[in-house]
Amino acid sequence: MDSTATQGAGLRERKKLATKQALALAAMQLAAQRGLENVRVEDITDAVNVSRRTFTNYFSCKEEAIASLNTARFTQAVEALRGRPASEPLADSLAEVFAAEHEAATQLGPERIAQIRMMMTSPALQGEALKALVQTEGPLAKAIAERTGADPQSDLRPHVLAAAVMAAVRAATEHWIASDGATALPDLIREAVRQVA
Amino acid sequence: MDSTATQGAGLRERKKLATKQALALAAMQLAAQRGLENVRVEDITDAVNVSRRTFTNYFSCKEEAIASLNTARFTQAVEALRGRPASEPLADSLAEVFAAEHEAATQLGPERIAQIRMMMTSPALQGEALKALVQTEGPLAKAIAERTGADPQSDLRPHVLAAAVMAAVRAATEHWIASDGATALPDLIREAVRQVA
DNA sequence: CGCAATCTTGCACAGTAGGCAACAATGGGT
DNA sequence: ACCCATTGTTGCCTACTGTGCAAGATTGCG
Repeated sequence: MDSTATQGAGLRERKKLATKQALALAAMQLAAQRGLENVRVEDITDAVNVSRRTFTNYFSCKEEAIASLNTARFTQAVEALRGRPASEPLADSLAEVFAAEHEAATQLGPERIAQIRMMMTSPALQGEALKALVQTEGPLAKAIAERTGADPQSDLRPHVLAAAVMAAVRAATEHWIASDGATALPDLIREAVRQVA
Repeated sequence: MDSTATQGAGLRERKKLATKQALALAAMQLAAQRGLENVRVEDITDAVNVSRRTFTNYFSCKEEAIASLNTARFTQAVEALRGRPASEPLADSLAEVFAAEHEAATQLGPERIAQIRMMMTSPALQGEALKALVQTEGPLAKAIAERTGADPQSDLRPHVLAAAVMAAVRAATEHWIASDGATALPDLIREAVRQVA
């Protein structure tokens, strides 16, 4: 399909990733334009030209497919944290990393905003979105522990901080949605993260 | 049925509450003993002697029914916060209220612990449990704002603090489950909440 | 007592989750 | 270059779920 594609592992792995991502993306787009309840998984699989059964091999429901996009984005943010200079205060690193992460997201136009709003509003999606958020707490805690030199096994402080940071990001996003963009989202996130870090 | 029952509003309201609670309780018990996936909603309604259709009038799925028990408990904790002396530092109030809340829970024996473990472990329940947690952030933020004298509309600090506290409680509980009860849960919660408050 | 409001129930039906087995694609060893 | 073990994909089938709708039962109030 694309000879210059992501040179991951074997062709097998790349193909899997590709269809998985395609499914997630199609799910999001369809849900954003016609509303989540008007999208059957068959609609999603039709858009990607795979069988309905294949969808269930990757995701247990449409909500999970959509939320998986968030997982990916947050994982990326955690990796960015590792790239930060160790000399920088931890609170600043965290604030900047997550602010930057959402900066890119909101600049991509109003359709992206509609997607975020849908994620926070639709009850069915909310649960899955939260699960996605919580999943990234583990890696984030690990990254934090590496910087502070704590033992992630016995010390619960990295975990608490990680959970609090993710919660702060979510609270800021909710406030931003509720206030309809009165303040820029990255600024809100910086402020919220600094409050807990 | 019970003339000395909870003197809420009318009989109508009390009956509704009763069946709703009975359904939630039955769902939890059945799930705890045979595993969530081996419980059909019909099993739950059979245990309470109502129709399957009535169940869906109250909950959209079994997971939500089970998680509703948490909602109730957390709401109670928030109310307890209002009963705390205003002179006490906010961090202490929060730590004590949530520690006390879980103290009662764990002293009720190992079956209760199994239930908590199930809540955190089962992916299907996790999402609903998180939604329940997030739902109580609103009231908690309001209660916090009343004590600090902030405006919950414009100021996002109460919301961030509320979200962080709930996240801390969850992180502490997860740590407690993972470490298999090495430290007492209330102590862990106090420590975690103090860290963010 | 009787009427209005509302809760419960049964029915119908589209949609979903997941086990199973056949089929196809991949990749490593020779 | 070929073959085989591994692993992804598909179709089929079935139990279960979520929800609209309308009839029946219960409650509350005048």
